[in-house]
Amino acid sequence: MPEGHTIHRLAAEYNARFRGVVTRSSSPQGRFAAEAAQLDGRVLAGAWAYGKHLFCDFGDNLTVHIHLGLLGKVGFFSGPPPAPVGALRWRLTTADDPPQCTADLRGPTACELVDPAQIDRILGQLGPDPLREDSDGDLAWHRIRKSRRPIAALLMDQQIAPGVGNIYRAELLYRHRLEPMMAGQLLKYREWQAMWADLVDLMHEGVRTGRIDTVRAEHLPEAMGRLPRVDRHGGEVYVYRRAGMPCLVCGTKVRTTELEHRNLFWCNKCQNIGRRRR
DNA sequence: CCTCTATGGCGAA
DNA sequence: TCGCCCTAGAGGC
Repeated sequence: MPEGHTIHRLAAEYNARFRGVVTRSSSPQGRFAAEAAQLDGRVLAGAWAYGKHLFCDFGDNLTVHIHLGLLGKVGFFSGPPPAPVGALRWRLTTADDPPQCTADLRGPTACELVDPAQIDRILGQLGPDPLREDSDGDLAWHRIRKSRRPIAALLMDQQIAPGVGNIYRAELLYRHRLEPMMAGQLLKYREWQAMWADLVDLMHEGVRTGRIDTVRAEHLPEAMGRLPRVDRHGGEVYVYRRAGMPCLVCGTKVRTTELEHRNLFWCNKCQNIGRRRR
């Protein structure tokens, strides 16, 4: 369940449960065993997120870098944790016995110990994170404005707007009535300013609620207001994973195609305002 | 039971 | 552009 808002929530959760506390680390699955042994008994100095990357800092230049990828998950427990089941990469617990708090990491694309130089390298590949206070949307704009790639592809590019994933991508394009295949270089600066501000708002709301809700009832026609639109991820969306269903605003069937290995969803009527495609 | 899917990203060709 | 890596839950038979 990993778009940027999820990762920022995870960082907050790790901090709430483990910051400043002596911890135990293990890797029941074995693939993080040597590293877990090194971390065992250490105090978590702090967890933080940038885009979809999560960092757990244990001091002494020992930081766990986690990227959940498509399949990764973190589950938290209060009180005695369940016996490890399945492929449990990293279990972090408080050092009391039985542990008061547990965080179980499964299925990540990346779970590795990194030093400051490696952290710099990772951050160096990322654009401005809409969820970070100091982020400047104009940095993303400079890449978008000169690119011939489709805006739908650019939004998924972590060098442009890290933390944005397939849901925010589809919903942002819908909310701004943009044809997904339109080349980035055709986007207007004013349009991007509005998109960036919207993204910052939407993602902060995502951090607060743990969901991606993009539908605003006041934008819906009366008749469409009560159609079911809650996706499995728990949020209310206009087009994401709604292929073949009627657009909430105009009733046209939502379309889907594959773009760079990912499913893209859009309403060809609402998002085709006669702009040149490429 | 089996098959499909998923909010991601890498590296080879 | 392709294949591949990571895992669990949903749905079909």
